[in-house]
Amino acid sequence: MATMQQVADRAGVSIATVSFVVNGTKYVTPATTARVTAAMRELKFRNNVVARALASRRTRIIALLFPTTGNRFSPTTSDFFMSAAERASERGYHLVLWPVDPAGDDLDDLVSGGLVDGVILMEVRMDDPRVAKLTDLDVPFTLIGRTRDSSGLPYVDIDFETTIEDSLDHLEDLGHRRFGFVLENLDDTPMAGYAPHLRAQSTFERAMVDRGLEGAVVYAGPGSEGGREAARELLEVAPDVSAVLIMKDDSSAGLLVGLYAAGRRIPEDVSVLSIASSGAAGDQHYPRLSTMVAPGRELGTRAADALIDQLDGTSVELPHFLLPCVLRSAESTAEAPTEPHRGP
Amino acid sequence: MATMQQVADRAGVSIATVSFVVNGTKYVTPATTARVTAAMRELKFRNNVVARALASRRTRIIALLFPTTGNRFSPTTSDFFMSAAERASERGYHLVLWPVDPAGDDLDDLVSGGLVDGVILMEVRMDDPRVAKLTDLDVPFTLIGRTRDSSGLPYVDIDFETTIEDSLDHLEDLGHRRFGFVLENLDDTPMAGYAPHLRAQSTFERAMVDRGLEGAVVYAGPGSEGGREAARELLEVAPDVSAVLIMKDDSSAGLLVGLYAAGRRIPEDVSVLSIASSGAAGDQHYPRLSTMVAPGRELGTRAADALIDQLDGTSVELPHFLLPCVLRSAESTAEAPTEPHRGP
DNA sequence: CTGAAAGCGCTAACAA
DNA sequence: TTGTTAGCGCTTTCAG
Repeated sequence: MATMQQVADRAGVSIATVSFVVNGTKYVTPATTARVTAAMRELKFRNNVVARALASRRTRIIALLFPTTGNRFSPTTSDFFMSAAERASERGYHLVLWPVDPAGDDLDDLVSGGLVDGVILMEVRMDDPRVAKLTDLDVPFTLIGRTRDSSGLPYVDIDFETTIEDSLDHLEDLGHRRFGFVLENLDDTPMAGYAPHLRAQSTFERAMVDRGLEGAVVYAGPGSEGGREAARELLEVAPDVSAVLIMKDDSSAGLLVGLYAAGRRIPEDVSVLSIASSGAAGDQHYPRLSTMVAPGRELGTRAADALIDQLDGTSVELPHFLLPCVLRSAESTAEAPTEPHRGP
Repeated sequence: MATMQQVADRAGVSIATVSFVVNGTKYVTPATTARVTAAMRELKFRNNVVARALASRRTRIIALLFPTTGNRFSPTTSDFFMSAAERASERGYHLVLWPVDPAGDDLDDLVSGGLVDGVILMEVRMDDPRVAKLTDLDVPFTLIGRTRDSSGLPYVDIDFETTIEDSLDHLEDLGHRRFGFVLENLDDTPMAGYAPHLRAQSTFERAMVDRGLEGAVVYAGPGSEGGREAARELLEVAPDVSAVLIMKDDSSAGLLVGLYAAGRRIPEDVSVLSIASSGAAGDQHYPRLSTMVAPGRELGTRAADALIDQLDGTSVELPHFLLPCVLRSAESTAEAPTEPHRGP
């Protein structure tokens, strides 16, 4: 791997000149530029990222922080990552996904010495210790999500409040009055205080009161089994429930089955709506599960932009961007079967 | 952020001594060690990763390369990532997920200057241009997957050959003789030559001949719709098919529906087995879809170990590790409903 | 056991 | 327009 000095020698110029043409930092005559580029070609020169980082204090690398909680990636998480990476790349940055423990203890290694120019936080909790860390580490960051009070922080997030209200509007229009809400209980886990759940739940509860409706919240355990159990519980506390929101993809299949096992037909007796999920996840059910689809790609792009604006000094205003999920309702298709499929 | 020199001054020692205690590179008197550590504490010293990388040519960072093809993460991919990251962390490394285009053009930036000590490749194609790149970039790497001839390369992979044979054994035991195989056609995409599909398909085809069975292969388009269409096609070319393997998670729901729509009951008339998928994915169907579960976590761990062994010089032998998927068959539960659930 | 000093490869004043 | 040069913060011989 050739060094810049070697290129300089080969081209008969100084190392500074090479640096200028490599980075476009200063004007260089077309003639010398050509000689330099030729030399770079011949020597297969590759700019040493580490050396550059040390000298310039910039790496043009940003990190998307992913909590190492053993959870798999949701489709929405994938969307954040892929779209943010794409946008970063368009703007001349590299985006990497960096696993950090939820407490943010390994944040120091990552950030110290400017290995990355900035970070995007996701899976944000109401009182997220990582934002404090990041703040006193003095590294630029942006949230996908919001802490309890994010007014002073740059963020983009799903508008859970609107999403829930929209969901209820939709279901009320369909004539529903008794609601259930199924989600995960993260207390006693490292992800306790996970903001989306808390916001959605409190919006749901407030809305029930405001609208004079009846609402029951139940927590589901892991997987399909958890969903099934949740159905059982829900029907126990609210036997006449006619619409249920579920914010837990891995349990939605179980929920449907549980409701069905209890004699409820869907959607004739009970409507089910999956919150902040993805179209693909809804498609995994048959008939398709109605879904409030999370705007993952849009948010990922926005987050990358927000961070890079901050890094490049493009924009000074604090980005506060909220986007609700949009309804993708199950359409009843003509060829709908009347019995369930079974595994072999 | 305090520098090493500042710590040295504060502790009344030389910068070299500080370096020695920080890295444990050389023996230092307990007394001075104490003074140095104290100084580090007081000054909140954080070793500058970039500077260290430049001086030592090591970052203790490894990258898992993820192709930027717009695909979402499969559960198996998540498993690779999470388990490899975990293992890396245990061994004192950081593992980051790095998006690179399938051609491997942006590999240079990543690797030049030793930003990462080594890389793990995934989603490997039969003739993967990235391994050539990596080879002449002279960076240590390990594959999760195999190229056409991987005999000289370190790899860990799913044993697709055994997986398919095992699947067929299982289904033959159940009395099946006429098979279908549904997968994706990646020709004309950047992922053309994707090894898992090719290996699975050719094993399937060879096995059909060897075993004197009838087998039909059909390609499915994207999503549920693709699965449904595939069912249609399959029943057209092989109306008497009684067992179908599918290696395409996002279409399995559609496949089931398509079979059902054509009057086939599952599993009474047709058995369906999902290949190299995850238990969680199988659970999304009701009743649960039988699945050959990919050993994602095991492979991720192994891949990290293989690479780090190489980096640390712990082991010299070329790792060639193959693990088949294991059957997780759908169990018929008592409370199985007799009609399908529907979305609202 | 500790210190001095020469880099690692590049950037960015400052000169010329 | 191009060259000189002093760092960036740390590692690592080599002396002592």
